[in-house]
Amino acid sequence: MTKYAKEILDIINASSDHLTAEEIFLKLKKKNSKVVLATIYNNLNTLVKNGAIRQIAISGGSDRYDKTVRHDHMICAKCGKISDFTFNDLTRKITEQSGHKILSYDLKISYICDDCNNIETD
Amino acid sequence: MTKYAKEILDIINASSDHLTAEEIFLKLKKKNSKVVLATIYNNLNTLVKNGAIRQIAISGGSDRYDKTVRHDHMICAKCGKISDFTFNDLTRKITEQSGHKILSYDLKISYICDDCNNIETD
DNA sequence: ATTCTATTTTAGAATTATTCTAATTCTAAG
DNA sequence: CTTAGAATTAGAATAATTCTAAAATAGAAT
Repeated sequence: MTKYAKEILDIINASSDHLTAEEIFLKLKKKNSKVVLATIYNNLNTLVKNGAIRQIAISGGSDRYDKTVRHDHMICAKCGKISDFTFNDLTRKITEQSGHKILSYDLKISYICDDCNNIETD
Repeated sequence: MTKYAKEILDIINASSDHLTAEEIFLKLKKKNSKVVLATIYNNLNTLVKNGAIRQIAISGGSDRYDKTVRHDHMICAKCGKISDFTFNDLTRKITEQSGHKILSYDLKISYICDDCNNIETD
């Protein structure tokens, strides 16, 4: 694992957010002022390929990068905020029902977060 | 519902694929040669907002648009092919466990499809 | 039928996210 | 130290989507 790959992995594992490549870039830049966005993308792609991190696609926005420890996501349909939520692990049942070995799965739940619900009541 | 919104909805409902905006544009162009890609995007966004269709974000590719009839997706990690797969409806359990009213959810399963598994055995 | 207003569509520029290419730098082995 | 392969850089290129303003359209009101 290269220097930057390690640093990027550490940033993702240390964060409780769901970081974009740009956000990771800015964090890394504080330590290594010379690093460049393409390096972030290169390393993120490698890390995803190796299964060291998770990539979450979001309609109308940048991809997010996340830890691999099993959990799911709730995304507010109004403000876009992403929160973690750990639902039952479905791996075994999906494998049984689909008849395929599954590599991973991604469960995204769309809802209206409390903040947005309150604003609405104005 | 406007003329184009209706036609786009019909295309999506008639298709068993997971169409991109571009693909819908090309299909619609055969009938209405004057239509423009921005119109497709405008209408797709409205249809998604109204809950008439589903939008599926894919890392490293265009969004796909799909019928709303409940089903999940299996995506081959090698070739990117998307197939439908209907797993149990999780809505009730997620609602109970999360304590939130949920609008919808999106379950994407990553696996290696049979075609890609066979190629690999060469 | 004509006018008016709001909505939809169009055209194409602009923006954003991401990848690509080629040059440069780094690293570790010989 | 030299060299080969890998990683990083710089910035151009590409792809997807949105934005803006103008034009066309539809339907209501006259």
